[in-house]
Amino acid sequence: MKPRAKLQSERLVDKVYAILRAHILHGELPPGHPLSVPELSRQLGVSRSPVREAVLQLVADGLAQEKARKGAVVAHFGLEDALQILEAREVLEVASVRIGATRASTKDLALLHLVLQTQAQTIQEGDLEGYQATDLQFHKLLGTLSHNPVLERMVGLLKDQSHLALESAARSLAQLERGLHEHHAVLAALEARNPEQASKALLKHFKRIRESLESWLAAKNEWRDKR
Amino acid sequence: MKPRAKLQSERLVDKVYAILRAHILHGELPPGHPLSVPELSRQLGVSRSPVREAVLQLVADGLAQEKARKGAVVAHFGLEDALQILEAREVLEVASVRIGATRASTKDLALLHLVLQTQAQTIQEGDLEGYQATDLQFHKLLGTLSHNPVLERMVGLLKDQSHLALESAARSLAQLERGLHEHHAVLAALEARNPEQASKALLKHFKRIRESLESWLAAKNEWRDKR
DNA sequence: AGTCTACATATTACATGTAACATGTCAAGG
DNA sequence: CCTTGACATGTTACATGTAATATGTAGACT
Repeated sequence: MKPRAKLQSERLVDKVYAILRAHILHGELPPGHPLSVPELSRQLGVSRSPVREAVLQLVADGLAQEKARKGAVVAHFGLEDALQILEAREVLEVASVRIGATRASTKDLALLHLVLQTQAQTIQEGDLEGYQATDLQFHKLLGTLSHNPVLERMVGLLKDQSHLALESAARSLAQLERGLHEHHAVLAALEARNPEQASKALLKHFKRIRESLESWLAAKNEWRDKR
Repeated sequence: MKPRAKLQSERLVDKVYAILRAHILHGELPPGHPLSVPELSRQLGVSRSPVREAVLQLVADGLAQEKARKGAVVAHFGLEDALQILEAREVLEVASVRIGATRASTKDLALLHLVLQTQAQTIQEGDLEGYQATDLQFHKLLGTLSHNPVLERMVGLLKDQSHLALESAARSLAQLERGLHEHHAVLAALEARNPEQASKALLKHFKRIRESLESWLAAKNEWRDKR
């Protein structure tokens, strides 16, 4: 028997990557912010090598962008980009759900239930941070339903990018409830093992997100133009 | 006006990456072959840093796999993996084609035509290498039809992985012709701007690839078991 | 023979060195 | 005032150094 599982990756690169990813997704490192390797290496107290590799990982995963000869910055997406990411997410998640409707285990569905339960709590408590965390979990879980690690990975990466691209588009409480409701609709269809209904439900979810993004952006631009 | 365009990336990392990728896809670096950083740096006459980064890129793009503390090896996929990659490709390419049927420019379609024309030649000349090159081009072009760089990138990466996973599954000349025919069917539907027909045609293509893979694998295993 | 240990070798993972290059500042000159 | 250019600063991209670790092999022991 194995004495103890090695839970941590132990590798500095992975720790640095995890830290940077968390900071980016939580907004402490805002879009466009430069990811200076020497700077970060000083702040984190490690040499430049692992930092360099972690930054490259972020670029490969779409959370940072490289400007030739000027290093990487936290990815900043425009409306165009956001819509493209959403389109890709829609394609992949709908496929995952359609496949998952027949392939998912009851345990998979139980997990989804659990997440939606805690999501309901976050809404009651007005905990936006918490809501977004459960949203992340829910959509990444949709990726696992296909039991296809290739699809799963891409769903996960895109959900992260999406989080950045939407600038955590501050949604009203009403919208959060709407989101939870739509999540439930997807789960219900999955439990009925109905691929068509499930993908329809998820499509509706994405349609609303897209519309909400566009109107939010429109409002923002209008406000900007007024000054 | 700019004096001259900088065609080459100029960066050693990119050159090394391109070389390694080519060697992997052409089979000179077979699946499972170790990608020793010092070794490669000696062979290529560059220091270890750019090699290291290129190898990491390969891992991120799914053409190599990391064994903790033992470095990376050229990715080697089993039947399971191959089917999962094909499933993901099907999802993404069908979506690209469905979207592209209405969004693609006539120039996009002209390019597809051109590729299929040269693909026909390769068959006449019995040029397997050439066929696979045009196959790569055709499927990557399908990714561009959506005019969505996110989808496009994933289609490209998966096609490369697929090439590895199928071990360039040596297809008979008859199968190549079958493939070309199916490609033409997709293109015809695209020119008719018919999303449903186009995705149907592409689905048929994938169905055959999958079946052909499975029967080939079955034959291979049977042969192996006999010894 | 078969197993085990010690040693030699090679590699990873991280650290550090450095030339080329980009950017900002500031003062001289139009 | 605006431009120009030398200088200072900071960064990237590549090169090299090094401790810990994994692997292969030969020889000792059972």
